[in-house]
Amino acid sequence: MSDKRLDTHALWFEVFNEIGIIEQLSRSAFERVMPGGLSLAGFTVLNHFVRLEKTEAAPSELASAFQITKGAMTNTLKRLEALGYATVTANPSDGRGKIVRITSKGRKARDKSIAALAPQLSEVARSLPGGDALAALPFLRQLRIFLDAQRDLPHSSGK
Amino acid sequence: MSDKRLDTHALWFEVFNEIGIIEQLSRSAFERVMPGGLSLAGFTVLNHFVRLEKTEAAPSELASAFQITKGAMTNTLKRLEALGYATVTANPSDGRGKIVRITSKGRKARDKSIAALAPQLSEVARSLPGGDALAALPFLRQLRIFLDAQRDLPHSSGK
DNA sequence: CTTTACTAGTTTAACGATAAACTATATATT
DNA sequence: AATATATAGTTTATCGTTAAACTAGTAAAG
Repeated sequence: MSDKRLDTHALWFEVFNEIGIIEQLSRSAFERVMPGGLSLAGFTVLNHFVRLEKTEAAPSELASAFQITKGAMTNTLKRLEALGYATVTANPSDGRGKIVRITSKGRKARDKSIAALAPQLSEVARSLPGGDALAALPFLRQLRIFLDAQRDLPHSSGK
Repeated sequence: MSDKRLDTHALWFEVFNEIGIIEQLSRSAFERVMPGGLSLAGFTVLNHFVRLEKTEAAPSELASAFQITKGAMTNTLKRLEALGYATVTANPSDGRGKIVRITSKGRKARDKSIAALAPQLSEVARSLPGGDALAALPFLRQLRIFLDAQRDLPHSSGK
């Protein structure tokens, strides 16, 4: 029984370990092909606007959508603004808030990124059984949801 | 058929997305409970020595074991050395190389980390079906191996 | 009103990581 | 032996991230 617990821990440890390595390798692979000085973080924001057909979003809204801190989003938005891919203006109806909008240049950059990513994704899809990915997805979602819930227990973060 | 490709890409995209979020949340959760100024990166090195019952390792060996660059390992080893958890000495039989060794203090810190991590892992194991993790593991391994192989194709990295 | 929370965003310091340039040593080739 | 190539590790610049302290505006309680 003590052995069983150790085995379970070792199993979960390996899961987190593999996930950590995959994250590093995939981000590095993504950013290698991304055009226009776009990082994965920046692309994610642009893609969010297009995918959800949004024209506006608050920085805090974006931060919580991607599970990063407000400070990290401030940084990403500054870069997107400098590249001309997004605008950040004051929110007229709330003196504290700001409004983020994607520009047409940002939209084009996002489309180019998608196009650049496609061969990479095709290569993955060609080499690995998609059924396994489909089967793993619910597990990954569950794990992400669990960790997110755990995080909110100890201290209240910037949600 | 075009739709099928799009769906496959969307599937894989979501897999990478979930993995990215899990990585962030789990590292943050791990480091919150790690004692003695130990980061996940440092712990991983110490744990490597204990798990594999090694007494010595080369920095480059550790870097490739964890799939990080040599520069990143230089940084991690400096911190471990500063904390007294590892020693880094010249390799007498190869003037270029160095030898990393875990100290008894490092071993104790590793054991304390394992103990601190245990409740966290138990909580995960209690809340999520271990069978799903076990089922997902081969997929994660396969994906990691694929990405690692892809990386070595374009330019030769510091392997 | 006024004080007291709360919320939105920014800033700073620290960390882990990459990529690329660099130093120094080892090994192969010729 | 001399030259060329490969390997081990470090350094520098850059990036994304967290945590925590901070500013400023909003909302609630008294």
